[in-house]
Amino acid sequence: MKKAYISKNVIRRLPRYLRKLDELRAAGVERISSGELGARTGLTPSQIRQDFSCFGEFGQQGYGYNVASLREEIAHILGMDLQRSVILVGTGRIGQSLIENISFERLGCRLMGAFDIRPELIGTCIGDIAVQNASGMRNFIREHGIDIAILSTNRTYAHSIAEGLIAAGIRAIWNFTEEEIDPGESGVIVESIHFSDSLLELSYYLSQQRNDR
Amino acid sequence: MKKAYISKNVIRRLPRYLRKLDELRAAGVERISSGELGARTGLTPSQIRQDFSCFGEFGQQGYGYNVASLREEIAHILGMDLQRSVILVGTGRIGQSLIENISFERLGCRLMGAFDIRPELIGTCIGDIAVQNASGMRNFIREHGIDIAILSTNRTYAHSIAEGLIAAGIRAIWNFTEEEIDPGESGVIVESIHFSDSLLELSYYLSQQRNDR
DNA sequence: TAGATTGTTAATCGATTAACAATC
DNA sequence: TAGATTGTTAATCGATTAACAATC
Repeated sequence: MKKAYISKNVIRRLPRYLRKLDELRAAGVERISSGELGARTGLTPSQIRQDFSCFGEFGQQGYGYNVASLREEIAHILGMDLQRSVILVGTGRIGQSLIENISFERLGCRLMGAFDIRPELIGTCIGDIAVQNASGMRNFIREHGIDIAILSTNRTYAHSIAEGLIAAGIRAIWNFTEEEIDPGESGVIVESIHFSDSLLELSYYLSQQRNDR
Repeated sequence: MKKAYISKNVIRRLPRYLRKLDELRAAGVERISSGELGARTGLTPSQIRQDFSCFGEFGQQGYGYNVASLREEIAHILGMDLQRSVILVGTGRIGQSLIENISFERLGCRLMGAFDIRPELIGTCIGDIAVQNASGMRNFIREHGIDIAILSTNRTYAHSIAEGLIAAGIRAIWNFTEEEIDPGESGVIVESIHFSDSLLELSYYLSQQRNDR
């Protein structure tokens, strides 16, 4: 029975299921039970079945789940078949490394443009796209109906540029700056990766380790 | 009253409190109540007081919390005063951008070395440290008592290198590869940043947006 | 002193786990 | 058919919120 609201915890687990299923598929495994998937992910079979049942009935009693079709169901739930258009805003080393390392196509995204304010970077290429002057960003977003902006500028500009993106009608911001981006009433989705938060968490657990000084 | 076990949710909020407190301090604010901090973070005052009370009594009735001293308490809880030693393993663009963008000193870490297997990178400089041949990594970790390895290699090598790090006695791995690193029985702490998981979460919420196709 | 705000206990809410009938 | 495993309901556990006495 499909649910209306799905909790953040469930959504956070979906990409992990997807990765595991990709692995299984690559290894030639055709079917998997919640029990085995649980053993491989460290989750309980109950939780896995609960998670899936939020979205529909993907399994078969006595059999389990078909790896390939479950994989497709999850990919669909995550919107991977919707061909999102993406721009890169801020083409410093973080931005470049993201473009280089993430296979956007595989995730259902297409990189459409890259923007910067530094004259020396404008015109240079990142992957197979040329960096444009940020002054043209607003029009570009409107004309191409850009869905997602990767925000990887210097943190000094983060807020003003985010405002500009929202005003231009962007639908989501993938934020790599240390600043907190507030979408206000716009309904824009903000997903942040705060490197230092992650390192500090690690630091905490390190100080809890038995053999710590 | 201090608690023995602190939940992951609480720990995840601490760096956010820290950032907010740094902002307040920079803005010259001396004291803050849980109510106001709640308004600024989007959390409830209750939750904030509960979180802090896991670690001790940092406030004063009728007054609230002193910004500077609360900031120091949280920094201490997070182990930011312990001067962790860090190495970079894999010096491609991600690795480089991390070194360039994260102020390790401010987070209580010191970058001690960088390693790669690609001959053309060995000897080049990242920030102010020279890239060394990965063959010397094990000894380096032992000699310098390295705490944390930033794993930013090609995903192909992720597992074998992680094994090497663990065998060499590393205490924590900050994982930027798409692979899941399993510490086994070693007690090594693994904190992963999976870029694509984050983008897929964003993609899900995008597909739930009212005005989505 | 009076007002404000904490730390903590109790109540509520939500998420995870267990159990089991349904069924492949 | 018998065994396996689902989807779902109920039970448990944990986290968040509310309430309030203590006290600055």
